[in-house]
Amino acid sequence: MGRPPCCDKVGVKKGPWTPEEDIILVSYIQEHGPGNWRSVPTITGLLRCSKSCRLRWTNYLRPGIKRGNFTDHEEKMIIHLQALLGNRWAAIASYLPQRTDNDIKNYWNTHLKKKLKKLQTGLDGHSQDGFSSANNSQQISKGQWERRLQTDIHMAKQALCEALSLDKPNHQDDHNLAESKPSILNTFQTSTVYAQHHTAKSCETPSSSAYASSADNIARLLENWMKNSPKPGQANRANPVPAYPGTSSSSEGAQSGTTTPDHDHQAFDHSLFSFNSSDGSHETVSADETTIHVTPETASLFQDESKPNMGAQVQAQAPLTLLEKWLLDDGAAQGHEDLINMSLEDGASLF
DNA sequence: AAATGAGGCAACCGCCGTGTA
DNA sequence: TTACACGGCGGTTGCCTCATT
Repeated sequence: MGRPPCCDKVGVKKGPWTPEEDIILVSYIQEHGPGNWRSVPTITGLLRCSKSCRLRWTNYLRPGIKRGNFTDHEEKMIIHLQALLGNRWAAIASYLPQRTDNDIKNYWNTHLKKKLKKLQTGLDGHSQDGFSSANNSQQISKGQWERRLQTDIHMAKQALCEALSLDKPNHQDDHNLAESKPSILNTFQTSTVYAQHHTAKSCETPSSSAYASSADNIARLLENWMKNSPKPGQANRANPVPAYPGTSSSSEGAQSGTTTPDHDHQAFDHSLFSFNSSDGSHETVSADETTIHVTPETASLFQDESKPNMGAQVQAQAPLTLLEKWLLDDGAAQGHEDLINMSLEDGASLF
């Protein structure tokens, strides 16, 4: 019964990845595409758990990943989304396709938490980091918080009504949602240049840990790889990932290898926050100077909410359109800066 | 220059939902 | 139907680097 184990727990290597291991993993993915992770250690001979391979790929080796240097706008988006979604890093990351959930989580824990705490305690009274002054936002936040509370109640009611009268079939939506997960995965063209470059790079590197912590290494490494890759869509067509047996088709499983090539390409080509749903329709929410195209997939994040104790649990169960409305209303009523300021206040209130 | 502490980040752990035999 | 493995996700840990003393 059941499946065979993904990998033998005995003899599994842990700790930082070496350049050699990265080469092996990337080479495998170039050839086979991501997915079917349980077979990766077996086929490649890597002494790593399949899970570890997947993590290494999705969090580090995957092309298109932007590392470090969070822009002011990204920062604000994270704060805003965290206030809306709680610690749902994967959901937040779906709005920042160049960032991994792990990266966002780390950035939140190491930078933003402190920043917000500072702002909350009023130690950081002036906008030295791009945020408005705490005093100012406190004044604004009073009314905004009240307004948001009302919105929350309204949304909770609405969500409850919808939940109790679930006549509308959601299955189709769910199916679409699974396919519309934004992804930055785009290319798996074999590139021996990459391997050569990577090997050369690894020779310069004093230690594996230094290698692993060097974003620059990976950036250069992947830059070369990307340079030698064809159009992402083409590459993926050559490696139809969903064809792999055992590839998850769950609604959350489309992060790297289970999206369609076309969609991947679109997602990658679009600037931040611009995603198309599988049926081509999308809704647009203006936030700050950027436009967000909200997909139904995001809605599922709310509708499928089951975990308790989330910061925005009430919101999480509300239909996305309400959230969009809220965002729009706020943006229109207070201006974009205020919207961000409110998020800051909201976020700070969580601590 | 050496010791110590703090911060940052990659990777691991464990839980959960889903798929498979 | 059931048991079990996979994949995804969030929380946490531990190592490395940098700043301070």
